[in-house]
Amino acid sequence: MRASGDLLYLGMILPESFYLREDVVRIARELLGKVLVTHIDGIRTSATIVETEAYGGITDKASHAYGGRRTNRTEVMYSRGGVAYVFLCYGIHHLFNVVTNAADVPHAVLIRAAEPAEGLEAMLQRRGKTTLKPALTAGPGALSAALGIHTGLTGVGLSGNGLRIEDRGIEINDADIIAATRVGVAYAGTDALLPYRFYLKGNKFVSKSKGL
DNA sequence: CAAACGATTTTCT
DNA sequence: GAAAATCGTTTGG
Repeated sequence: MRASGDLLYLGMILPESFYLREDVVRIARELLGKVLVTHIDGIRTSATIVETEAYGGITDKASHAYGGRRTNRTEVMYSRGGVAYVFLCYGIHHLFNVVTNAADVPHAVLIRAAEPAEGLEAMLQRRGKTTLKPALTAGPGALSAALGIHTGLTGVGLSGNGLRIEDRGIEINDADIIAATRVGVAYAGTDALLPYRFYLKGNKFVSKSKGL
């Protein structure tokens, strides 16, 4: 790799073209094995993505942008792909999404779980834990808390110093990818049945959900 | 302006 | 297994 200024890149930052593609389901699947890196409060933490969910915009009843809904909260989903959409759920949890596709197409991928890579100490501290267990980053709320992600990062680009997603050459075999239904979207009717959730088979950091 | 409700996690029984 | 925690967003009056 190479050093640029004082910043050492351990992996290639995903190019904007990765996010601008039309197939949000494919993007969700391809985000498995990529590394989410944050640099917050001077602390660098990172984790390898092991579970994602695709949200198909205006035609997807499970999406916040279903029917073309445009509100203050969902506005960022209409941005050009490659930025973060972080929203507060149940008043407690910050859920991190990747906005994809061209401007005005509100596609997004929810990052549901990841395996800790760097900055384990900081992640444990942020989560009030002392030992590394899957619960540290298994689940969208837990993952965000561990990496220091919060709603203030909404709209922030995914190729910057503070927040980015890297490709570190981790290869994922199709045979190791499980497709399933999304979690917590029963209200979406038939759209809740779509196989829009992807996770790595046998990985201990995949969230333990009832959905499947 | 009031009220209901989550793309969840943790804790208690 | 059930229920609480907790608050911004959205919707209805």
